[in-house]
Amino acid sequence: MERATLRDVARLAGVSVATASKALNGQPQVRASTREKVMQAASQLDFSPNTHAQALITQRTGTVGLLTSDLEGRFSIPILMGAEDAFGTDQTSVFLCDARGDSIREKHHLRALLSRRVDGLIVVGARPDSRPSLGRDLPVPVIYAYAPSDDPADLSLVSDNEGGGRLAVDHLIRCGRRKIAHITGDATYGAAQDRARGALDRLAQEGLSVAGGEVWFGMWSEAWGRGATRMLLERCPDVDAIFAGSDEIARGVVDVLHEERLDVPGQVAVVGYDNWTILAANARPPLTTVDLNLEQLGRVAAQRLFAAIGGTLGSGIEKFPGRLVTRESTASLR
Amino acid sequence: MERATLRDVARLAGVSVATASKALNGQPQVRASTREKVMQAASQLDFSPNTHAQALITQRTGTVGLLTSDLEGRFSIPILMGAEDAFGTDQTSVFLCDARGDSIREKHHLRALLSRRVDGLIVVGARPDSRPSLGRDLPVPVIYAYAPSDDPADLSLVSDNEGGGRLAVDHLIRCGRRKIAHITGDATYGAAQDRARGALDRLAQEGLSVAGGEVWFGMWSEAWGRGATRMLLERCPDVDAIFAGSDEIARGVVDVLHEERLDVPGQVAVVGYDNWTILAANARPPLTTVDLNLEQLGRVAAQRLFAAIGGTLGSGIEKFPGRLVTRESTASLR
DNA sequence: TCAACTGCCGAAAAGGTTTTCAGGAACGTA
DNA sequence: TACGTTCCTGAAAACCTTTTCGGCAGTTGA
Repeated sequence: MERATLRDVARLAGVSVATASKALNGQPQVRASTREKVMQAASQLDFSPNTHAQALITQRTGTVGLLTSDLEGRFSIPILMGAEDAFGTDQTSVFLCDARGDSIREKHHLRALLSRRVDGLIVVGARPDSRPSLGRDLPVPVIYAYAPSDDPADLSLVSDNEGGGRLAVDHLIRCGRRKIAHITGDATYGAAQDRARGALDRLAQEGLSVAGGEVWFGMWSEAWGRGATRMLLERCPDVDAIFAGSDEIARGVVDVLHEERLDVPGQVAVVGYDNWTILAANARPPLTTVDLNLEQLGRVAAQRLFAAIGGTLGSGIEKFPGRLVTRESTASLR
Repeated sequence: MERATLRDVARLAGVSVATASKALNGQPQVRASTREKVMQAASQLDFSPNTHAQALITQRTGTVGLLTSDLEGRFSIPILMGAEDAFGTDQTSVFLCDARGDSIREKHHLRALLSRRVDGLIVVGARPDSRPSLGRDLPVPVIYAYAPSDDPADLSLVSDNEGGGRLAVDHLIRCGRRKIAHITGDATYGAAQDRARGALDRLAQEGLSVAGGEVWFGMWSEAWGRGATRMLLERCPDVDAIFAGSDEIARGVVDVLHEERLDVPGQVAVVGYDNWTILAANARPPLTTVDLNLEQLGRVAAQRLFAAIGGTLGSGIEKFPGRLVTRESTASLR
């Protein structure tokens, strides 16, 4: 199937290419009847303009690069979907590049994307902690999502972990819980620290301190959730709520509570984090959890980028609030 | 940062654009010293050729479209990664488009991709069952992955579910199991039927029939895994192995076996399907399961497509074998 | 000495579109 | 009739690169 060019359309419609172009692009200086002829010719030939020729002349490609560090991870995907969604409604297409956590590969992809003259770039990190900036002298705007850039001159969109921690504890307090523990992941993750800070902050506001005497940092795994819960119960058998730093951890927590014949949420309420549906919704009971709203983050990133194309972006780190999803693992006491 | 063009490079090197082009592209008719001058000028200006101008003249864009139906789903991602990986080493970039299961949206994306003159297309389905063909008269080669096209003239790459079912049962037989049941998902899925067929086939080969008298079709959920297992145990309390149609179902199966105080794998061995790591590896005990090798499928799709660009593709449905991943939920009897 | 090569280089065309600008047609006005 | 307007249309330049082909200089062979 050979492709029709604007020349073919013009010929069929009996006009010049210039007129054909203007007719198809809705320029005003063309008679209605002429426009109609051209449109018809175009659809008859199933014409679609060659974007490369357009790009060459307009200096806009209608493409953006999405540079992710780990596709595998479940955090990139929703952001990617949000971005793809927001662009999809415009006439922008997305180049997907996965650097697999390798900075050489990342450079390579970056070069390729610039060579393709993308109009902008979204960089999605693998971990919520900050990552190296791509540099300041890039010819296109760049937005960092999820993982902020380490250069404050860049614009980063991240989720508000401190707020999320506060959200979770606030909910537990409203449920009438007073002895609230916090079991979370790797202490070297800024996200773990931030969530804990938010949690402690909200507790303090209520005049409470964390049950068990400390925040239990460990690993982002089901196994750690189990281990930490056992230790916690030993030290503080009358705990009435556990805020877990991830849904995986929460699954472990619930598991041990069952083993110990403690009713969830009757005796102990549990809140997870991430709203990883397959884990949270299939738990017994289904987990109340904090959703990161990553899709929204991706959508906003796309919008911001789009708005900034041609102009310049802001800078700094912008935080996006999470959202509490209540399921059956929490309920009011009594 | 303004971008350098070939003109700038040529000027700096003191040659014509034609010579500069030939020097950079390794054409033979240019003196070594001249080439050197050009290369140096190019790197000094950080020149990278405008791919749109190249595309215009060479009629090749070095891009492919990846049209997926549901990014959300966990099956698209590994395929996508495999494809991205295989292309990444070449100088091909991938346009990602998610149709969200909407055929209107799919048409829209298809049109956009063709307008961008992609060199080829990979269509990744959401379900393993066949999907509508994009049509025969497309100007670029198309490969269907995971979900085969309903037009036998197209080329489809899918995973071999029948072989996977055989693989699972074969393993259980080698473990000395004789009373093997099969609990699986929605009977309207071809994949469920195929896996069951493979399983029954291997059983028959051994002179066995399926424990419980029938294959338990139901839903792809943990809850169904639990329900079906209860029914199964009632009807056939001495079952010594259960092949589950998915890891989710397997989680439910294991759950009920625990409740009934049946040891896994001591008394009953369990095999899952999909190797969805978060579920399979975190189960207690970790699940032996069939991996679909989707990444490989994606890689091969990319290679095939690359090979076919310019020429033509084969047709028909090509099946890719799965791979048994053994963990602790299966072991030899005694 | 002249003809035929060989090795390098550059002018120019091509690819498909957008945009500017000049000019033709039709019309009204003096 | 001459002229100024208003509408439309089309020729041509521009975007950046690749590729063809002609030509120049120097070399070889007779």
